[in-house]
Amino acid sequence: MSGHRQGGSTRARIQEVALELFGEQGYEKTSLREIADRLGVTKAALYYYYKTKDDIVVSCVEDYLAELDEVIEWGTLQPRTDQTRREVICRYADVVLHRRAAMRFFQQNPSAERITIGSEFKARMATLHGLLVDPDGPLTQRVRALAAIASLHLAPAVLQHDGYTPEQVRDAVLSVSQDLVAAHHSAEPV
Amino acid sequence: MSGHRQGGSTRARIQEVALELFGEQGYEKTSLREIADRLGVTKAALYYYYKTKDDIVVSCVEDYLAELDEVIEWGTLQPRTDQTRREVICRYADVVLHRRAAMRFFQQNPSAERITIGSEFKARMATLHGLLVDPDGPLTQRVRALAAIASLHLAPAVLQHDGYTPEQVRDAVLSVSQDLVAAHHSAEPV
DNA sequence: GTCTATAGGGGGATAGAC
DNA sequence: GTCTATCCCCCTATAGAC
Repeated sequence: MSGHRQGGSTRARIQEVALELFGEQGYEKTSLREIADRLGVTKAALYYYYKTKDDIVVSCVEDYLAELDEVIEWGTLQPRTDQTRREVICRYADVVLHRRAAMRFFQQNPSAERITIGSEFKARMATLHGLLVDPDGPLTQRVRALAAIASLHLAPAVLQHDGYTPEQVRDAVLSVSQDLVAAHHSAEPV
Repeated sequence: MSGHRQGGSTRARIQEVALELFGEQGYEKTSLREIADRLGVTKAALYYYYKTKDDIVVSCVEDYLAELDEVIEWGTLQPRTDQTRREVICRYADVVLHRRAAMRFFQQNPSAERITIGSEFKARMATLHGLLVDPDGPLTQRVRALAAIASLHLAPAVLQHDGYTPEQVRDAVLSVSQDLVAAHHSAEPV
């Protein structure tokens, strides 16, 4: 019954719009004025919900990081088998495809390290990568795991607009990524 | 014999420092004052060599784009064989490893699209990707080519600091990338 | 070629009215 | 909760002296 049209909290709408703009234009390039304008409020209103611009971005991605942590925790508790790695890829794919806006933010803002939150993302990626390789495995295995993660990050954004359905893209990138983390190589087959 | 210590043109030194800072902190976050300070000159001096901040970044990456175009042109003139694709990967790897600073810039500034130059990079990547897949090939092939390119971009930055030599990283990423663009799959072997 | 000085604008953030 | 008004800072870019 208050002035605004939406029962949904303003706080959530700020997150939504901010994450979208940060993903489109980059964090530095996006001003609080742009966010406020798109919401139909003033800059000052944002400061009722968040102390700083950084606080906004942190609140936007913390849910995503929590989901990511679940995948990592699960993977850590499993035996280090190929089957586990395939399943880790699958679960991480679900997170990536579910939290598209957050993923886009991290892709568009690699120097988010300076916003504190980026270094957390980087650390998660390192842990995830560690789950997909053997501690004393060859360098090519590390590269393949890197390629698998990168594919999950990039493929949906790059290939979605080529006339494929989200499901087709999902299946293809899953297939390729799982292939990359399985312990086979073209040379010297068992 | 003039005031500064270096015979090398100031113009080149600006490019060097600017590209380094743009790669470390991002384009938006880096001010002309930082660049000038690191060079030991004032902001105004930069404007003697470049009309705008955008001009600086364009001049920084145009050589890289030219090298990239050579690879693409060569690839376009070759028959569409696996051997050609392996060679394209190899040549592109040389460019990427040779122009580390420029690569880092594009990785750190995805929203450089707004600086005009980023969309050129994006277009080159699309063309390069097109050289590595069959026009009517399966989606998995497109994903694999994407993974190959992404590996070349990321692996040197991510794995260099793990105690491997640049040559080891180069060989490993080349091996994996070439594997990804060759027309074999684990399922249904010929 | 490089400087000082400054214009002109936009940014994040705060105070206090309503 | 949201507003108006404002502070202070730093930015890009320019003008003109040296």
